[in-house]
Amino acid sequence: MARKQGSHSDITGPKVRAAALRLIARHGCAAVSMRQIAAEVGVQAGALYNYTSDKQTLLFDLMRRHMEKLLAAYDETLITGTPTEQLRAFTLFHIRYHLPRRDEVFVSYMELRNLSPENFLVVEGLRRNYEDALEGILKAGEADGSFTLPDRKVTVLSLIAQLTGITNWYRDDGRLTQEQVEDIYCDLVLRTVSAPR
Amino acid sequence: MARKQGSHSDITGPKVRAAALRLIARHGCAAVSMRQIAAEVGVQAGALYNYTSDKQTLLFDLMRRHMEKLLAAYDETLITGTPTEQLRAFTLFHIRYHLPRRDEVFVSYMELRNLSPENFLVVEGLRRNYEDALEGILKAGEADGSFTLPDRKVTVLSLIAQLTGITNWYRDDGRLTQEQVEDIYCDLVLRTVSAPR
DNA sequence: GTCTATAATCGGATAGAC
DNA sequence: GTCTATCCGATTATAGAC
Repeated sequence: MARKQGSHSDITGPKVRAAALRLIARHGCAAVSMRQIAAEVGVQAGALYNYTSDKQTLLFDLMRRHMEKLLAAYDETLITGTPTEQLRAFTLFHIRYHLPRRDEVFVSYMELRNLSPENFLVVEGLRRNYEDALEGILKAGEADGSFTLPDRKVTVLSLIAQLTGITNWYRDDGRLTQEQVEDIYCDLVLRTVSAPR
Repeated sequence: MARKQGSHSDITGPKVRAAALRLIARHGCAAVSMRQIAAEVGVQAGALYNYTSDKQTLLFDLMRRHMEKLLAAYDETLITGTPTEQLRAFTLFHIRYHLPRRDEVFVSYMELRNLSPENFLVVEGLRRNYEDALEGILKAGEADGSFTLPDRKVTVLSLIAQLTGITNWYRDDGRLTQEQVEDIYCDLVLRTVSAPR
């Protein structure tokens, strides 16, 4: 079990981010020490500085990577058809992407306040891109008469809050399967964009 | 400006909680030191321990008080009429109570993970009481046919996430007044409980 | 009730050996 | 690339004077 010295750049880098993400999601950035992260990875604290210039940058990397991977995954998802079909596809994508990534979701939202102003703007910009994607779908639906909205931008924020909130309570061994939750939210989302009778 | 020694129990206690709330909301519990809180109040760090046995208890007090005051305020609010009228009253109450208390909302949600297991159960129980109030309204609406819901409990969580999310983006000097936001959300909430055409 | 002083520990980050 | 050792400052909480 003795740990050898040597080169493990390719594997240690991801392990550092994984450990940091898990610990920060659990306890908060300020509550987690570099020593704890190092222990989780299986190295000494000093070794972490081969992978990040400091703790702030490590946190920023976690958040920036999460948002960039989210946007990349969204771009690879086919969102086609009528606005109603697109909105349903967006809803399913959002749930399926976020539910297995609760630590990323929690950290990316919760630790925004601990970013430097420049880093905050970067993450904020990426988040805005994602909101714009949903806004585009709503706009198309308003244009062709599929959707009637009280306010498009507020509806975007409301829908995302509603959907992301699932990560706070869903349990694999809970009352509902993920598929059932998806169906319920597709229903709720479509109601939101339909004018009341 | 010299600060005198003396008795200020009645006034210092609330000042400690106010300072702690503001700082913890801004930076997170672990990132805020007792010295910073004391400095904000205008006393030395040691004096804080006349008002709390330790940092954990101070945090817990903030969260418990917030939830208890929320429930007390809700109990004093007249929620009457048809289920639709009750749901509208709940929506307005929720927005109007939470929007001026963003620090409380943020801390009570964000710092749950930093509570001891016993303290967590207390806060969780209070939060549950509030959710039950909304569930009661939805149940009444289902019973008399006003509402049609895919799943009552999921709808409760979805509505609260949707409404509480307002605290993350609303700005007094923004595009919309609070009154306009209230109208928009009353509309969105009522759509959620109405079966699609 | 508040102050000053202090105990005991832990924090981020760096230097140099291997 | 990792380790050990270390600098130096900050942390919570307590003790005793006033």
